[in-house]
Amino acid sequence: MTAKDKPAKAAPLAPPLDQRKAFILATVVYEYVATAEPVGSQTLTQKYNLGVSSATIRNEMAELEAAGYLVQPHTSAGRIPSDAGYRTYVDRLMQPETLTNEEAKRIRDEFRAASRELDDVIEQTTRLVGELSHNVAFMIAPSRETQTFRHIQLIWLSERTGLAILVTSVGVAVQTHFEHGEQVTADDLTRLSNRLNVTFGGRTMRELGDVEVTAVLRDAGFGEDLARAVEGAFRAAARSPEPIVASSGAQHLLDQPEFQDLRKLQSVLRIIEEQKTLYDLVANSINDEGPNVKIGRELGSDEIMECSVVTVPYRFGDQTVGVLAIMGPRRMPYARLMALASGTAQSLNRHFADADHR
Amino acid sequence: MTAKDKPAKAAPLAPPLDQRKAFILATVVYEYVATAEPVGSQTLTQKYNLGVSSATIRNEMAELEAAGYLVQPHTSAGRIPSDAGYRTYVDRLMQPETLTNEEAKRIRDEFRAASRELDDVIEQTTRLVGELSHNVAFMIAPSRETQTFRHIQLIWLSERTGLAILVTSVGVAVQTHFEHGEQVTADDLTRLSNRLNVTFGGRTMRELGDVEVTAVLRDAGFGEDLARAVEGAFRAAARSPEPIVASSGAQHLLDQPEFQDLRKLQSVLRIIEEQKTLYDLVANSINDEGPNVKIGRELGSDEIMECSVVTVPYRFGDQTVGVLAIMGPRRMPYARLMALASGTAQSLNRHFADADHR
DNA sequence: TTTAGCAGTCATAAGATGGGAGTGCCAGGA
DNA sequence: TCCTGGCACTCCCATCTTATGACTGCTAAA
Repeated sequence: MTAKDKPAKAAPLAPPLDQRKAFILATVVYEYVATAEPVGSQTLTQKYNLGVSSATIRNEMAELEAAGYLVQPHTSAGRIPSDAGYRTYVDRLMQPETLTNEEAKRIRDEFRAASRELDDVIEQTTRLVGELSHNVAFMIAPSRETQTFRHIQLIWLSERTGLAILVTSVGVAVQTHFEHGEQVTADDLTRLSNRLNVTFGGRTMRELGDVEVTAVLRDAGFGEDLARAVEGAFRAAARSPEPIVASSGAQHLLDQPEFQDLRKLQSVLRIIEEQKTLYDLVANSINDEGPNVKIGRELGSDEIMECSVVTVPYRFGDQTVGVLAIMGPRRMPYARLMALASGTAQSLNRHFADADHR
Repeated sequence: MTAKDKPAKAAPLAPPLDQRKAFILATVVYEYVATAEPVGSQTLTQKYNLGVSSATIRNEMAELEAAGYLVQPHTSAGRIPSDAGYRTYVDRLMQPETLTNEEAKRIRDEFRAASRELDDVIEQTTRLVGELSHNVAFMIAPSRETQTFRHIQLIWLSERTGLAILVTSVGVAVQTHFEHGEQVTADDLTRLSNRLNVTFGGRTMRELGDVEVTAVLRDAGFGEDLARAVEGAFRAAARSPEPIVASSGAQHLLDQPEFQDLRKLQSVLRIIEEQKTLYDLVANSINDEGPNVKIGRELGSDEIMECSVVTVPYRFGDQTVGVLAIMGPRRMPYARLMALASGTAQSLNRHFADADHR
């Protein structure tokens, strides 16, 4: 039918959107995000000033559907945006938003009172964003592999054991217990620490995972046992077990009509708890310049194709080290969440920059 | 409330339970836990060998209801256990269970491969128990206040800043960044560390939060600035922000019929994310000898009166330091979960005992 | 004390019905 | 060529009704 009308144009999924179509698409997204109800032609003419009749809107909407921007849940329902519809909206149609003064103040206050320790900051930021966004917030913490080695301190704890504290470029201390020979003294450990600091300072943790620490130390006159223990400590510290991800706000999902279906809810909850999938989802975003959005199937996982994710990288000093993300239903207020993510990330960057005079 | 456990029994709700009534109550609990359906008199006579007719069971059940052990969701439904019914079942009627060989092996293997660092172990244990129990597992980590001070190491990081690493009796390292005066050298910090170790070794962290470190250090000839910074570090380390609680397995709640109601589910999810309530719930259990159960309203919170919690304390060395807990619907397999909690706690104790030759 | 039988209760599931929101299409008008 | 009013049609959804069946408590007899 209408399919025959347009086939040539409709094929590549990016037919030109004249101004009226663009406005209609944007309005449908806006209205659907606000109400969670499929949007009909009459609703549009009544609530928005379009200057044409509902019949005209119907025709336009039919074309927008044929072009892949809208879909109809069932024959006699209104339209809802498709992934492509949201995508076009986000990339080209929506009005960027900025944080309200209130929100900006809240974020500022929160960071002013925040701890200086990385783990705490991540935990707290996640909580803050979960709360403000009313969606699920999560963060990828700096991966150890990309950090550089800054300092190691071997601490004598008892006659048999010691603790290695390794400080990286982002100020994180990784602790590893180790055993040493019985004749080792606290002084030995201090000398050894100094030696290690001189030799390896500035290297990336990735390199240190492979380095032959044992040989180096043996040459410097330290016992074989101790050297091997220290090498173990290095290895353990370098190999980040998995990038830490905190998350907060899962409860908000229940407020969304799209998750009244318990199966959908459960698959999303599982993904959140697993963490690994979350990580894969947004790991790439660390290379982005600013905020980014992934919509529905773009996430590449059937289990969360009902969701969208807003990501924004954050920095420590001048190195980008992690990602802040907000996940929610596809029907999310993109402009607002992008503003929130960006704003928070900026505060976070500043917070870490302040800390970076370390 | 029932905090004192036993008086509730003595009061109005404890008519003598003859053997047959006891058996019926136990069977109702067993059947209801298995099927999630109210249990009727006919079901009982058909599936269990009671030797009497359903009419007799009906009479008995009516009396059990009058005595407060059973309740009827509505007139023409079967019976389900009340809090008191579950309580009696757990205290006096149920058959204790032991772990299956398979489960025991799984737990053993998991701990064999486990890290030696406290945080990791807690995370991993929570995950394991959440998975095996098909319920929500969570843990209270050792509170810093009760730990004793073991070692502090001040590390020189840059001309203005240093890192204080404080090791406690349970082997946890707390890190705090601090600023020091410009003329301070790494050697100064080492000397200062030694001084602090000698002076404060063995004290509890609680004491250290109040101790006048500044004065002590000034007397020993260290600069005012540095002394104050170190005092700040001490304070920060002593004041545990809140006892860490990891949790895992929230997704399993969705499988339970009692949480099909989204409001109930949401209040439980919120409690889990808040953590504070969870903490209050089980903090007392740290003084228990073995596994313990809190049922429904005994938890003291309306929001989770649909839930029960199994708790068991765990040790580090010879000190009890935390609690492992499993939360689920009141209709939970108590004997199994108690076995699982106990078994895991034992493995955990052993794991930490091994580590305690530190 | 137990049991069979019976009348009564009530949640639940399964049709039946009507309303309403929304569509596509067409023919006439600018 | 584009827009619009009108109309027939589709189909979801809320509401109501009805039937079913799993229970119960009670009574009277064994």
